[in-house]
Amino acid sequence: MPKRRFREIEEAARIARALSHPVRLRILDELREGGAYVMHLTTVLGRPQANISQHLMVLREAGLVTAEREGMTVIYRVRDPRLLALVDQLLELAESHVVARGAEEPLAREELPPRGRRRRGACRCPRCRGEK
Amino acid sequence: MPKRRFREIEEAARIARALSHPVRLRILDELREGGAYVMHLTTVLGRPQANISQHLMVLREAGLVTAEREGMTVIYRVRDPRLLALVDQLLELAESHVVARGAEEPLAREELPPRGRRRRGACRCPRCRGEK
DNA sequence: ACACTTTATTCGAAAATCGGAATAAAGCTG
DNA sequence: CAGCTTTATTCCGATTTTCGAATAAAGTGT
Repeated sequence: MPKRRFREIEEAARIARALSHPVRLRILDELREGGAYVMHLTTVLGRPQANISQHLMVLREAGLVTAEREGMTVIYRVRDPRLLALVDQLLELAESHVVARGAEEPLAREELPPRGRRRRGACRCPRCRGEK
Repeated sequence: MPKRRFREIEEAARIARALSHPVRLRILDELREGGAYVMHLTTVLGRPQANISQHLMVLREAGLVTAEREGMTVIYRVRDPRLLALVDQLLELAESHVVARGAEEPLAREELPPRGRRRRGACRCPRCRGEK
């Protein structure tokens, strides 16, 4: 191991911290192709807008995403595609952890997929209206 | 995007949280080849033993490392080699972040490499004495 | 200007994390 | 057994995270 420099390690820890919340991972997952509007994220993830904005701030401050104003709306994008590869590896590792210990506890209520037939993507952001 | 399952995402977040501290990343880095004894970690990382043990507990509870008793000593190993690949990607991403914004603040005192000529690995763990 | 939409920020409380200090626990040696 | 070495755990205070609620800010349309 080539003796990593300290600053890199601290930065790596900051990145990992930004990734250490389920909502933020889901946000990054939604940003995969072409980014997403804030409104879209609140709809798809089913969480209050303020909360989504807070999590987006964390991702922004970690330098992982960019925010671009488009009139009234704001579109967020992943800054470096390598981040998505990283998230993929993280999810793969997580998958083997999960299957390794089988289906144990019954999944927190809060994180269950939203009820009802609210189709994924049924929000009013420009993307979902087919405007862009 | 193949609609990740929630449990995986929560597990991924837990893993990321375990990775979100510089000392823990350095520990994993030290475990790369053949694992390491706790004593070795405290020597190389220059931190109090209790603190190292606490961080090791976090890594254990996240399922990232194993602890194996060998008489008086305990050797820690990375459970899944894919974790090291993940850490590598994390460090690479961190490196571009660091070089991107140049050398700014002068690196916290606490994280500076240890003073003096205490050679890396000059501890009394079985490995460093050439016993194993 | 006013109303409306979309997003960001601030505030406060509950919870989690972190680290030092002290202590416990487990194994070895004599 | 007493003493030593190595590692784990507990306690506690300080800091940080997280989230809801409320509010601010920025842009659009009338």
